[in-house]
Amino acid sequence: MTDSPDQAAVARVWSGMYDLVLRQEDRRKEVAETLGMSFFRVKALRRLLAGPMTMRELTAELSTDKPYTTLMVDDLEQRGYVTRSVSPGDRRSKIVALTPAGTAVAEEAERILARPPRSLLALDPADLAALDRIIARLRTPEEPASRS
Amino acid sequence: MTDSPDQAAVARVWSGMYDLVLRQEDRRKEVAETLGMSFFRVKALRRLLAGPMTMRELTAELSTDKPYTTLMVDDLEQRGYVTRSVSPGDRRSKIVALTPAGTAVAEEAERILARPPRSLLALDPADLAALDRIIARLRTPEEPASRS
DNA sequence: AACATTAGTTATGCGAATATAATCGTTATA
DNA sequence: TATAACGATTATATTCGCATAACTAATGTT
Repeated sequence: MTDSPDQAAVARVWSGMYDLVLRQEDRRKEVAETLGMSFFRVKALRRLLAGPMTMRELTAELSTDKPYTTLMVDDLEQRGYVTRSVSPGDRRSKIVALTPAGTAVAEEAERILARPPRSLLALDPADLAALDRIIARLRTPEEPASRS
Repeated sequence: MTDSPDQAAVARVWSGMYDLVLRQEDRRKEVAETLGMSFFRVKALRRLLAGPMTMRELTAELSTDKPYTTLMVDDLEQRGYVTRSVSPGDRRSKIVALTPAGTAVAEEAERILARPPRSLLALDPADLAALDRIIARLRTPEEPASRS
């Protein structure tokens, strides 16, 4: 039936991680409520932390559509969190950038979202180190694991 | 104050887990698209897998409001995924239950959501065992464990 | 019996997010 | 130069989730 005896362990681990992270879904609400805007807008601000980008790029980052990006940036601009300026290189493009206020809000969001659950803080050092190593491994693109 | 363990490691681990699970946010979309309904409705069906419940209970499970539960159950009923029946004990209450079709859909959703990322499947047995143990530990309710 | 409470429904409206088509100005190309 | 392509905006519509108030039917309480 099962090709691998570890199947059950994999399922346990996965649902466990899923559960841990999504119990943190409340964090999203906390972020949205604390900052007084939808989580999606917060996401836009967070993406802009990496640096200014055009409307087009922002649209791609958020996997939404251009018209909605326009509306959202209108709103964020009105709140004083971003500015729109014409791109010097291509006057069709507009560059969206965080204002200091916008940066502060985005960083506040990062801070809230980065707050780990207590159980993780209480983990003993050896387990933490092991977890750190394993998670890092899970995130690195799979090496083919060729041995010969 | 807690003498912080490896704060950096904690942050790394947490953001790593967050990322792993939420790169799986596509799974939610996959579920919604595959099943042709919003993820929220799927969530309702999944909760009903545990057994029939009243509208009230379902409302609480989904932390939404009664009117919306009515609308959603209307929709799910129309799709043939749930039935509504008057509670024998209290004729005010209505009991929502999955139909066979609804059960099938809910189980399909579970199957998709439970599908772990490839990297997890490729993890070597020792790491998997360690991860299994640690995750289990993270999920057990904190032991009082006097903290200085 | 009179009254309050509870479960669910109906009605209405709002904001968020998505989608499509049309438009305007700019840039690139045949 | 004429035209096609592109970036952004405007306008319009729909779905989803949330919120509130009003209503009904049934149950509980006094």
